[in-house]
Amino acid sequence: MRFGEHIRQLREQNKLLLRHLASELDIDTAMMSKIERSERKAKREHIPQLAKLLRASVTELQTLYIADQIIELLDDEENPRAILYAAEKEINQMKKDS
Amino acid sequence: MRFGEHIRQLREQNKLLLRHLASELDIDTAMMSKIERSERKAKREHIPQLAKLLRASVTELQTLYIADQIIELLDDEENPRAILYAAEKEINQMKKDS
DNA sequence: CTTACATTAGACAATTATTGACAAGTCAAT
DNA sequence: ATTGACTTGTCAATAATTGTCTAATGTAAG
Repeated sequence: MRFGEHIRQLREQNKLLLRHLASELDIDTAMMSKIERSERKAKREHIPQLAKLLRASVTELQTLYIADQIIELLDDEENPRAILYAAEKEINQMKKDS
Repeated sequence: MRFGEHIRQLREQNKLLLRHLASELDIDTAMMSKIERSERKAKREHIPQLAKLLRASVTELQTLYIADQIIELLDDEENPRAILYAAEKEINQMKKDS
């Protein structure tokens, strides 16, 4: 589930309209629509606001938010699994160092 | 191993100087230095040139290149493993759809 | 059908991030 | 002290992203 998709799902569950979220984030509804369709990215500082409005966990949204950007990177790549694996290896390495 | 680190290693193995690579990529040596220290990103189109100069596999370098950007994303995050896992789940999902 | 409201599309402007050059600096070897 | 390799900091140019506005499309109710 992409970040935007998830936001939309929560929004509908909460019976809110795009303009409700948009006004809270102080952007116009067109922009909000784009965010939900992953055509644009929300700003990081939007996440806590969204979490509150949608009664969702900030951590969960943040996780999805970054995961989404990873997807974006991998999307047009030949072998996304191999790349992810390389990244994972490096993350593990980092842990060791710190 | 980060992308830049790897480039540096290969460069030293091949007994080349920063300015050799730099001139080939048509950037200055300061820039090349930054690339090797992951302070700046190489351009995508630099990769084939680097692969040739360093007698390395284009695919390998490309993998590392994107993995590096993932690292970058995760680097200041609370729980990188969870995020990677979420991304992986979504990648698998994508495969199903296509 | 037509009105009213929600959402989406596209073009452009504003903002922010990235790339790269340049000049000055460190460091090691001689 | 000089030279050569590399690094650092600052700033301008460029590129990418975010956002707005207007018009279009969809959709449900009367």
